[in-house]
Amino acid sequence: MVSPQAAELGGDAGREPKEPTRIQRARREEILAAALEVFSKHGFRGASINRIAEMAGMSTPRLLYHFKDKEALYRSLLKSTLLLWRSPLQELSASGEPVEEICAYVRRKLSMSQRFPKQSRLFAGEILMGVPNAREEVFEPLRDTFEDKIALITSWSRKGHITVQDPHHLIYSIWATTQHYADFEAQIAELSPAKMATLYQDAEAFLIPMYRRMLTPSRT
Amino acid sequence: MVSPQAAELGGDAGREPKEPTRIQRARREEILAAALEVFSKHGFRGASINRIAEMAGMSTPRLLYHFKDKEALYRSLLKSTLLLWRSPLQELSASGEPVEEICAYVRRKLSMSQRFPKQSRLFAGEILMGVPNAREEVFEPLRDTFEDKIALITSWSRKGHITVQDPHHLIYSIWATTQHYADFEAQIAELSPAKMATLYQDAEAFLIPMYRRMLTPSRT
DNA sequence: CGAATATTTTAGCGACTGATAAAATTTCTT
DNA sequence: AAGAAATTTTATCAGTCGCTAAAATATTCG
Repeated sequence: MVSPQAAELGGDAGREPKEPTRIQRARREEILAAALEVFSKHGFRGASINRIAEMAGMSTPRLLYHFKDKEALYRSLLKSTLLLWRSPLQELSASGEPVEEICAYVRRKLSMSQRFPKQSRLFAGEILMGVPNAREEVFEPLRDTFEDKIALITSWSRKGHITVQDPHHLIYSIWATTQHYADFEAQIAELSPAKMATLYQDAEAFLIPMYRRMLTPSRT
Repeated sequence: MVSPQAAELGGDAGREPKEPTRIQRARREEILAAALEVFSKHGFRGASINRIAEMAGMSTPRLLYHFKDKEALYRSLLKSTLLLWRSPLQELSASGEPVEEICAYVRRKLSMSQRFPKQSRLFAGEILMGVPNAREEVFEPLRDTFEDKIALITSWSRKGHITVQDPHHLIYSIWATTQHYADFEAQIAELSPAKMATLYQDAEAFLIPMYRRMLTPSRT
């Protein structure tokens, strides 16, 4: 038999998930790498599993043996990307100095855009299209962390350690300004090609003082 | 004959463009409205002209009579969207008070996200995918305005009217923070649904003081 | 009106899409 | 080595894709 096993591999609703074989792990990694390439460039609907399979150096049925269908592959990729994407926020700690903690978070987030631009675009594309795939599954892991850190920033604000108009919009602005460099890279390259060499360096030199000045309570 | 005329309609490289008929104007508007809907939701590759035709209430060949092919339709939509998108920046005037001029620009840009979220997403999607369609055609109208305003901000900075680390990154940060509310609306709705009612109001209350504080020269 | 032109409908094309069945092969286990 | 299980290949499917030719209809204009 072939179909039942394939079903086990792709989905996660299977009765007995069965630990993956050495070959399965290797093939799935190859496929996911190719899938990141293609999905991040064309979006879910614009990408084809044929192309992904070709990029991974295998036939389409072979790909579909390891992932039950296109959506399962996409979801798997999206899920792991979200965990990567969440990690810088998770490190935001209550123990440090508030202004510097947030500045350090901005640096980590900016570094993620620089190191993982494709993952940034994959995620941005999914949100841009209105999250048609696995709405809950995608945001459920992020929601708790998000609310947790909102509460942390609120408590800092209440104690007067930082000046913040609205923690939600603070985080959104950090996401926006940092991810912009990965998501809109094509535009930046088109409008200011000369600045590409030191882009992330300059971005940090711009953003950190901006947030430091904004967050530091004025000593009156 | 049908094909030659159709070719004239869709493209703009035709020898004699011929002014559009009353019917042509009406149909093209209907088609463009439907195209905005579908392209902004699925991107160029993910959208199908069949769906656009269906949404516009017409058959696919009828649509293709008014636009020579899928790409011509997309380009036409993208082109008009860019003009709309450029307008708030064009209004940035050398005659006003620098800090307030930039704050007014932020308000205009934010208002664009609120009033034209689909156009924002259409444009964001194109850039996200690396601008595979009509790279020059899309950015050519924007480049001049962009460089013009960069020069204006630089001159303000030189005169000491505003504090700005880097005009390029200032504009990018404005684009990022304002467009974020349209482009990532699905994420915001998922993470802080309670804040949706007053989203753009709160965004303005957050962003304007942020840029005002950042740009206002410290009086030492 | 009637001729010329513009528009729409009908029918259908080859290419590609995601996916499956089943045979052939490789790998693992004993 | 032999049998069982996992993996891969081959062949193929129905559905949708963008697009076109040509006939039929509607509109414009002398």
